[in-house]
Amino acid sequence: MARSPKTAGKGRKLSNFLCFAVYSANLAFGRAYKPLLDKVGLTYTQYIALVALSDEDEQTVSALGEKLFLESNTLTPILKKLEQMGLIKRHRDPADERQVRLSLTPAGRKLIEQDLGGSLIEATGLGDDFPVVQKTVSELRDNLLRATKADD
Amino acid sequence: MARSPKTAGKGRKLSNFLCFAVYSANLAFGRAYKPLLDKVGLTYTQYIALVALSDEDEQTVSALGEKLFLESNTLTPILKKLEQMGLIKRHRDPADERQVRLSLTPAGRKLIEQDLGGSLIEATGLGDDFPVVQKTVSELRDNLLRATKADD
DNA sequence: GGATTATTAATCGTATCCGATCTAATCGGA
DNA sequence: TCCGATTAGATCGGATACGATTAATAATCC
Repeated sequence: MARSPKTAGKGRKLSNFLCFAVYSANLAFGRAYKPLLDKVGLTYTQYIALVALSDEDEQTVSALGEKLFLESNTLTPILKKLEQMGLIKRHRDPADERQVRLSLTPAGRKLIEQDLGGSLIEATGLGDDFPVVQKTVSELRDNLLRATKADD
Repeated sequence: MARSPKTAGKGRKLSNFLCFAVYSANLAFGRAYKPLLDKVGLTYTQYIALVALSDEDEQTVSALGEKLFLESNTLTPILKKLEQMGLIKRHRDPADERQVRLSLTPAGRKLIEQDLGGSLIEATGLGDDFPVVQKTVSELRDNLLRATKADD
């Protein structure tokens, strides 16, 4: 794993792994959001997917997958669940039957408007650094994805 | 989700969610490490667990869980797999039969010594900011966990 | 225009995560 | 000492992730 150059050598502690910091921060977010999402009966991933769908109507599964960095093997079950909950609609595109178009139902849109978890900004303890951290972590992600893609 | 105060209001795009940045950065790390870990037949989580175990001998499952922010429901299957691969040993503590003690085998230690993924530091594209990001993300995690624990 | 190739979702198997529950072992107080 | 409470792992069911494969539809090429 990516260790700080500073600590290369003997100390192979978890605290020296950036990947572990990200891994565990992700776990922490999942737990922080859980009480909020439980109220509306959604999981973390389901909510993220719903937010991504609220961005634009009639997206395809692949288009959604690009935003979430996921593919149909992961998304299909989630989307079926969201449809079953009455939050989204799924239908084959008549112009290209291979594609499935996705759109929020009024119920789905209403849920998104609630803006759950805005309150959690406080809990991050980041204050004014919030946007900076967000940007840094996003760039980290993009760099890793680029590097991974590169040596295919 | 935690949006930047700056962007509160209309724009509910994924890029405004810190949790999504962390979520997707974690996915990206998993993919970046995959080719390296495939070589030794380990998964991301299994490797993290092994690193945590290399830190100290004869840890209990709970102690390991505290480091990884995981519990026995998640760890037990992983530890059984690692034992089955001959990388760790599991045995009940004679002094307290409720506890299971964990230790690396020579094979497990040898694998850790290889220091896989040190090469990935480059791919993060962080340069000198590496330690700063690591620290920031770790603190973010700790703040979230603390805030979550607080309202139990 | 018919065969080949490519694309899009869906399906399947494996490995996490997590809440809830269970069992065995230990502890503590009357 | 005896019994209820606590603790440590393990088990189970539901929900992600992901590689590999498949089925259906579209595009392409000769």
